[in-house]
Amino acid sequence: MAGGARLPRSFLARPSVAVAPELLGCLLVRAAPRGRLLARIVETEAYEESDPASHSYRGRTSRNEVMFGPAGCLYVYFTYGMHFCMNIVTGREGEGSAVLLRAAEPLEGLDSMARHRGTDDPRLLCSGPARLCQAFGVGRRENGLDVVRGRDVFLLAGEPAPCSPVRVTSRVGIRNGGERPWRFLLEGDPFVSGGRPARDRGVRGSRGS
DNA sequence: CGTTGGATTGGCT
DNA sequence: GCCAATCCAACGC
Repeated sequence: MAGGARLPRSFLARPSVAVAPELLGCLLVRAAPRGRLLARIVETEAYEESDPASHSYRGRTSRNEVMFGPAGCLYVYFTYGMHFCMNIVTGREGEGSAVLLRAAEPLEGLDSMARHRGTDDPRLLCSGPARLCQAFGVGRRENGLDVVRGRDVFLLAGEPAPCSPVRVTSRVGIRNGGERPWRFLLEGDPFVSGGRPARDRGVRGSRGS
């Protein structure tokens, strides 16, 4: 279970909507004292600066500044008062775009992940953006890490053939999600998150124009 | 300055 | 299905 070469920065320095589906099947790795943590990415979402749902939409702040930096950095944010979520920064430097890692299939270090998560069920270890962060021990300290050159957290190319077809839906927890169907997941994979795609906010009885 | 609600999860009705 | 947990960024006054 080696995995391929590390993903080059050129792969990530493209629009998030192009990178997100291609990250499916790639391996997320974290160096750890006892062995390593490794999981295969099965669900992602793209975020762009032009997108009202993106943290970068309203410009640069101390919270989102990593999103505007070079591609290949880890953007970790804190939300709901208790959870962290991680993104891979994409696009050109100065642009605020990234891909949210939403779910992965745990492959190595399941014992450590289980300790971090407080459960043994492999399907509950990395099947959600906050679960994935918790399993990998990713928090504030990891914000800004370079996954291209770094030795702590990095990405490896996936297996030759991603067997499962890629399914595209609207993103989870986003208003008017149908406008930007930027969630990508491996169809039928048991390790995707349970998040339901966002629906468009509609006025009942209205027919739009 | 006060209020609101979120790129979530887990537990309970 | 509903809601609390629990912080903090964004926005309104």
